Amino acid sequence: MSYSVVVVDDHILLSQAIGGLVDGFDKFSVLYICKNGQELVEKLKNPKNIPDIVLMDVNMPIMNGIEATSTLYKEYPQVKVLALSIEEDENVILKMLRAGAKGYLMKDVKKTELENALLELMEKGYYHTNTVAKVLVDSLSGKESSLDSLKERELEFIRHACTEKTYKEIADEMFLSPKTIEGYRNSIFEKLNLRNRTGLVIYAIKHKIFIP
Amino acid sequence: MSYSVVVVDDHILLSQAIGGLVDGFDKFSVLYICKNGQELVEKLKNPKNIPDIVLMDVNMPIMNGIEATSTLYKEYPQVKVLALSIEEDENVILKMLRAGAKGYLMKDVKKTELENALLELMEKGYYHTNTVAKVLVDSLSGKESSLDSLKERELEFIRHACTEKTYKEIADEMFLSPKTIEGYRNSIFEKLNLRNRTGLVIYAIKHKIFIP
DNA sequence: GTAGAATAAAGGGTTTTTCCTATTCGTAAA
DNA sequence: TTTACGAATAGGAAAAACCCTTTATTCTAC
Repeated sequence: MSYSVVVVDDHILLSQAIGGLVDGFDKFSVLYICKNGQELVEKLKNPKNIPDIVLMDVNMPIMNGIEATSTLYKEYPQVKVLALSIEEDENVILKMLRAGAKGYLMKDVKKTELENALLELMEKGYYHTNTVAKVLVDSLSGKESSLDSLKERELEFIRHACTEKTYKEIADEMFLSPKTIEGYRNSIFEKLNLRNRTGLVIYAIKHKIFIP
Repeated sequence: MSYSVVVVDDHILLSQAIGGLVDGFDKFSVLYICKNGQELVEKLKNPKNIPDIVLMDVNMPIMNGIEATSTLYKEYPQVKVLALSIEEDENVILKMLRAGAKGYLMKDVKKTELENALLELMEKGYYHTNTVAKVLVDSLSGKESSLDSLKERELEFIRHACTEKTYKEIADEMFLSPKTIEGYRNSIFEKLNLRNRTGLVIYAIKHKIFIP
């Protein structure tokens, strides 16, 4: 008897390939493959489709890995989610773990490390690389991410700021006075320690507030 | 007897997984796997290591897919390069094809399409999806990419512009007068049809001139 | 009820960016 | 030898961005 694994990844070639790898492991076999979180949620409605492990990509269209993991964790907490991503952004890793992922692997791991991770996941209930451990320690040592301190209206402004619009134009679109927009900008600059709009754009793109 | 395939990709898990898929195909088998272009070039020095096909990732550290393909095409034109990438940027696709790639696959293809591509590659000598065909047609219909019209010094300026530096500071770092920098900026704005620096930053990131 | 956040907005000043036109200087082509 | 061109540069001016301080208003907590 082997543990069942579901692969969720929008890059079909990759998911199939990873599925192939997993099928090659002694104690694991692939139950099925999904293209996004939505598809997974649908599938799980049938009890026969509930696996031991979900290998979950983080960046997916329709329903991304974070939402999917979160849903999964609420409804089927016994299913262990192992995140698999090229994403090394601290905040993404944290969000994934908070959503209930039991482990986080970078996509550049070796085949043997994947097998090892799966084994440890079933034995200990979790698996974490050094990178992830470091992120966790950092996050515990106080400092809430400055990103989390941004409010919804501020995020909306930032997305506008990542265009060629002037602040005046942004103010019009957000139905606010240009002076209010300046206020938003100034408080964001201070919170994120930025000097000017260029810095803000780079920050927004780095932290996926705005995706070009 | 089966055709030999080399996989070049910096994401080790992916390259091993794709290798596994290829080994599963009837007429193909994996010769070896490389982490980047440099490693491939080294390997090829031994005639025993020259494969029929190279499955080449485009985004790699050290020596990327475009450089690697270009080198390969000069020294071993009989080797067929099939580019494999998540990149859908027109310019990247074009550069890869100009470098001598015989095909370009998005990483979200299905297993069967990969096999089909490999077979067609050996039979016809090339394989192109509809997406790639469209890009090719577009590129032929005149309009050289505005990106290509940017000169080296301009690109250097753009990378500086993607920071929090003022133009004055950029001028200092490039040992030019602030007025010259203004000249650069204005001609770039016109060439790329931009209104302001924010637009330039977004453009630079979209077209991989600057990677955040 | 009232102090204190949090949100929206204004006044007014400085710096940077944006835009337009024009000059110099070297190099390459006619 | 002109002519033409591109790269570097300047002056001037308007627009936008940046910065600091202050003021209503609302909502919330004590």
